[in-house]
Amino acid sequence: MARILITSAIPYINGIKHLGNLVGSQLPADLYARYNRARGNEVLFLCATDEHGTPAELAAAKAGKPVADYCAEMWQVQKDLSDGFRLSFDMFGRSSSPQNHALTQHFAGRLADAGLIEEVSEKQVFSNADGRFLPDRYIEGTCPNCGYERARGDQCENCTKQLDPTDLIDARSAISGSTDLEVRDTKHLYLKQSQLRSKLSDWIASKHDWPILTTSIAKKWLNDGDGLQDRGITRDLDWGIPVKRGDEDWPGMEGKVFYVWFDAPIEYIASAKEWTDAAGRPDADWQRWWRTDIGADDVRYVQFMGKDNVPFHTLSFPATIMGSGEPWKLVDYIKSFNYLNYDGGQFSTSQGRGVFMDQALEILPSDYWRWWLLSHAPESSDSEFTWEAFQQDVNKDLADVLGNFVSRITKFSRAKWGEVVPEGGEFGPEEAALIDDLTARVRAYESHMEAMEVRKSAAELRAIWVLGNEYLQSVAPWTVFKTNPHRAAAIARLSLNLVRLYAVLSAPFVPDAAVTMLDAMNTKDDSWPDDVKTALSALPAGHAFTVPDVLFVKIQDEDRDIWADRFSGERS
RNA sequence: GGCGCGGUAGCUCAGUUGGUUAGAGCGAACGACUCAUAAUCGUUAGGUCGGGGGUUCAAGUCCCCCCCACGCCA
Repeated sequence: MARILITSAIPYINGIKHLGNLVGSQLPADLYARYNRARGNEVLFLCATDEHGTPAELAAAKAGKPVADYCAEMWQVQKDLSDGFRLSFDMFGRSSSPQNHALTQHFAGRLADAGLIEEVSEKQVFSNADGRFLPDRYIEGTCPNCGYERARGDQCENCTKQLDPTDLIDARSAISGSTDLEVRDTKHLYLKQSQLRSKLSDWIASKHDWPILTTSIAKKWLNDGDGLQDRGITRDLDWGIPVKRGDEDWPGMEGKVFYVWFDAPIEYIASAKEWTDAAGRPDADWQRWWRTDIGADDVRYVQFMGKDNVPFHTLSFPATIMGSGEPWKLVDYIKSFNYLNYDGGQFSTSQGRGVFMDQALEILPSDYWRWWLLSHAPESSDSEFTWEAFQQDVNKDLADVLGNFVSRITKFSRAKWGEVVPEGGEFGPEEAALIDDLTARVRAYESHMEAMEVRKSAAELRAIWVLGNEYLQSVAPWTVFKTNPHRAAAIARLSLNLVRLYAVLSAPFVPDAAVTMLDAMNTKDDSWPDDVKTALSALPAGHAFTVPDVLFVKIQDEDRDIWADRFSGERS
């Protein structure tokens, strides 16, 4: 039995994520986690909210709440939504947890001991009205280059010129609008990533099986210009993890916190401790997943993320781990995704464009979204959501091919023999051929799932569903019944077993429908079909079943039009 | 401007290290069936593989140039 550690990129606390975010990390990670559990592997699947940083502070202020309260509320909102989408995290933690505080401070201490932390004095803009230092992007003013009046302190959106906040004419706070700004000296810690460049480079070079999208982004950051740059890991903010050197205070760093990019990935580890702490279990139980010196050496660690997160996961977080000099588990495989577009443009959180997780669940069950999003996952390039395609694909795949198969065979059997698996009759060459075809396709499905080829897995699963309809169509039990009821019984018996088989195979994609199918077949046997022929005899003659409600109600044109219209603009 | 990923049937996409008449699903047309969610199954039509050069006995698949879309960075 293999042991597999899976993490999904952790969503930022601020606001509800859209379907593009969902399909870019959490959903495929869940697919992989569910599949591996079904295969009998030991899985630890972790996710969390990323809670620190200025955007969270501003959103809390806008909501008129203390930032800690705001984050606690938004964590619950996101937790409920991930439950709604049936994301099967073992732990959905918080980067603001005490566990992450301690671990982040521990890593900083180790890095300092290793000589990889440098104190740098720099000048930063302080807003007297806001009572705080302002990150570059929260300073606005007139661009000295083109005269654009709403240029940001890091860059002018109009002429794209790279700016320093002090370049701006009539600079003002983007938060309060105040022009009462002054430049102050402040001291920050930098992680000397440049010293780890060759080590990181060797490590990346050894990853021959990683997607090109992943390694090319990493190599670019390692090699472009002067190579990997040192990065600041602290900020002058209130909301965050206080800067400490392990358990010790850090002289000169009082009142400062770690920068969000530094503490967020450490939460991958901390969430495992949150997981065992919540259950009152000892540290050894999570450390066996993360410490290669105490049990994690046989763990395979897979990360899922959108392409925008690749630099942090290939370089920054590994730099933290390598630099610590401690035997933490490094990632073995990174599965990265492109973007899902919405009806001719991008999904946008800031503009409220597209469909968001809460809205999606308001209009349809999660299985519909899971199936469509996963079967169209943006793996090789960006892909696009349109309501027409969504309606067409979901109706055809889920309602007509899978749902209708379950419906036709259960209703036919009930009409002829009652709600019980019929006995009698012999299997012939048609059944042998079906089992051969199924075996080949199930093996292909397994290999695609193991390779995290999401779209190919979906296509293979669909082909497996089609085999059932083809079989029924060719052996036509409704005709055979008239002359040879025993033979028809054998066909029905096999087909009812197919329903159970489909439930097991489909569960990673459509978990709710899988439960409905198993319940209808009146069984708890969800064992994986290592041998298809054996699996198709799980429900013996005489076993009672029920006819389930329609598994997937079709999306009507009127609904589609209403939704397309409702989600055509910005979120209100 | 640099870099990256793409540009294959109306649509969404597969096409391994170059090798027989370029594939799948959807959509379309026609046919079969009637158990079923007006579902299913079968057959057929449809592409000069973005454009132009080149290497090769042979290129969607390698090399060069160009065009288009998207993204990242500066």
